[in-house]
Amino acid sequence: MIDRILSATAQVLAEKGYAGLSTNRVAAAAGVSIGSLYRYFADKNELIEQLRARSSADVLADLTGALTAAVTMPARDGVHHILSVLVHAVQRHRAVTTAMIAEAPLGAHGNILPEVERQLAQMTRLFVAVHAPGLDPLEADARIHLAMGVTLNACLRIALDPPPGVTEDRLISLTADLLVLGLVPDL
Amino acid sequence: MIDRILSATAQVLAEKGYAGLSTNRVAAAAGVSIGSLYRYFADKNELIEQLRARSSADVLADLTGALTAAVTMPARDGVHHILSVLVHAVQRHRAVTTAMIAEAPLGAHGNILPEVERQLAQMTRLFVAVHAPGLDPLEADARIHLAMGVTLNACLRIALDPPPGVTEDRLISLTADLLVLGLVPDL
Amino acid sequence: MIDRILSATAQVLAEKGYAGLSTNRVAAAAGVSIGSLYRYFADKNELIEQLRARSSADVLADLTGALTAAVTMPARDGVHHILSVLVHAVQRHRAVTTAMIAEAPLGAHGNILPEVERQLAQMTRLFVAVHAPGLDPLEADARIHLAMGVTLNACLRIALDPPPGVTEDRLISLTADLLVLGLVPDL
Amino acid sequence: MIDRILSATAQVLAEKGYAGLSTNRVAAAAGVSIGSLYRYFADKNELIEQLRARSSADVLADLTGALTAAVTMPARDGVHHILSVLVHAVQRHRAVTTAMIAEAPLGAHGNILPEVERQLAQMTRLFVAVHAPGLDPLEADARIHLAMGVTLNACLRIALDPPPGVTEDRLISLTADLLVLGLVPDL
DNA sequence: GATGAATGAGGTTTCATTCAT
DNA sequence: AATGAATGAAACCTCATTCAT
Repeated sequence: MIDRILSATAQVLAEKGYAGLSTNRVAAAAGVSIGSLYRYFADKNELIEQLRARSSADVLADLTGALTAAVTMPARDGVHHILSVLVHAVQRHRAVTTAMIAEAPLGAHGNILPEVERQLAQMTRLFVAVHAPGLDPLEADARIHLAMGVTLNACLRIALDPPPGVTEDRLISLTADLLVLGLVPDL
Repeated sequence: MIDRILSATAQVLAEKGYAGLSTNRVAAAAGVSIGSLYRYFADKNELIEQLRARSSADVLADLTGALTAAVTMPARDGVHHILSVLVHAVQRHRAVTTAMIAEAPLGAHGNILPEVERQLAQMTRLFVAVHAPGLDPLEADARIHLAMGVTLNACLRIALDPPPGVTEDRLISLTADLLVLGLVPDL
Repeated sequence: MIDRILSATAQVLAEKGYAGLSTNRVAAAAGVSIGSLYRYFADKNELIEQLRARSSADVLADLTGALTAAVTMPARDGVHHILSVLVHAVQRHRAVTTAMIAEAPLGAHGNILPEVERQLAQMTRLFVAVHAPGLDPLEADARIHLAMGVTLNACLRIALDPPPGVTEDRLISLTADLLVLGLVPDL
Repeated sequence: MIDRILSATAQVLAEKGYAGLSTNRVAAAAGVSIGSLYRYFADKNELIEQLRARSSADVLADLTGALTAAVTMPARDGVHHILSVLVHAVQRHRAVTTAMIAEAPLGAHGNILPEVERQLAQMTRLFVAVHAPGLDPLEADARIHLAMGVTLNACLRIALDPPPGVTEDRLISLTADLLVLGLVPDL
């Protein structure tokens, strides 16, 4: 039932946008009474939050796999792989991601994929520690913060609003180059 | 009158957030009747859209100045200058920008600063043409699209959600390095 | 408009009881849109509170007159007069009083007629000071507190739930006797 | 089971107040399914009514004892004893009584303690017949009706909302004096 | 008997928008 | 042009009650 309602939420989000997302509409779309919806979700916020969490968890699962695989690759290839996986994960959740990023009042729900950013940042810190051990920690943090922004933003752009005439892979490659250069300039 | 209403809109946005932005509240804050508000703005959407446009235009004015000045500088310095100006412009409009980015359903109003991105992209195309004349046009467009994402996202992050422990200037420098490297790798 | 809504509230209260008092019902009974109701009353509570206040003020007006008149009468006659006026005032507001006393969650709105009790208590304190100057103040307060209960309770019983076979006037007389005896035992 | 549910009702009433009293909450507090609650009580009203009846019966038991004891006492002492017992009984049921008097729509459930009033009235009639045999029956009824109001009201006031600075016993004494005077003026 | 998931009418409240003045 | 009282659709949410298991 919870799943049915969450899926209905995603569907309403896709069809009517965030502004058109009402609990009644969701209940109707789920073929469930409004009372039942409130049996499983304390309020509208929790509904949205859980949808976000579900998408986040799903993307996170992919990311974890990609990170594991990336460890054994040359740096640039690893970054490319991770980006590629992220782009596809975002595309798979296009409906939710679009609505949540492009339409939801972000302030209300924090960043869309905070867990993803956190995990990615952690892994990146490790990567930097290994490949550029001499880097000042503060400096490293600054670069990582920057890199996180670049990564997530690029993935979203590539997945949801790609420029015409270029392959997705080329865009990912460019981004990977940029990240490796930016993170470990002396490589 | 239009200006008074738009300023009131910005003020309400700053004080009550996007969720607290109601046409009646705006009219009251502007010292204008709600009827008058609807004489000048077809509906709430238009009100928001025009506020966005006004902020965008304001930032654009700064940007144009920065671009003009940047032309005569060494590439990296020019990029740094532009970023710096953008960061401060965003900070100056913090209230509106925050509310619009962090709270407004962006989908309803397109990107926050589309004119800024367009102008920046145009200028960047010129820059690339000069400094890397051999670059394939499609390839150039891909890089520029990527760079636009990096630039705007970085400026917003630096202006609105900076990481602790690093100076703003260091962040801008890092971003400038990244952009120059990414755009004209052979420099 | 405020008056129309308050009167409609009283009417709904009389017809449907406190439990049946909904803002929508009140608006409909007043021939007013629900939006208008909320223009004049912040919420349901304020609506009820203002109705109570209005009835209270009305009763209070009568009471003030009765107190003034009572001053020049012999004690027992004065008390009788006051009781009589109160009984009739309550009867005049039967609908509201009944609903508010018998049905409203009193806790939500304090005592029904706090202003009436306060004014009556004040006057009584004066009366006691004059007629029984030797009485210990604490003792006097206890008697007054008791007398207030007796007075209001008796008035409500006489007005709203009189026993059969006895005239209202007889009941009032009995109550007056009781009060005088109880308040100033040495008279 | 019935008892468990009624006790849970009292507990919820004490903790959440009348407005917070929902059948689901009661069932949960009783550790019973909502379905079971509805097997034993036709609807919410019956639940409340039976709780009232239970409290009433409990107070009644005390009252009966007090009346028996009072028979052998001098009039004033007997009245004092009865009042004292009532005050303490009300205090013992403070939670329920408060919620029912101060919050419940009384109209929905009649007077809080009708059985108590009835028994007390009966006993009082007897008392009056003995101590003032010459009194006209109608006149007697009027006095008794009045006395019932005074008695119950005073007990509630003393038990639940006593004035500061006076002992409970003093208040009871005053009330007893008043009642004896009022009922049998020629004593 | 017991369960508790499911129902849905109905409650309070907000707010974009209109229109008579 | 300006006003602002009035509107009413629609949002979120509660809770008494039912009924298949």
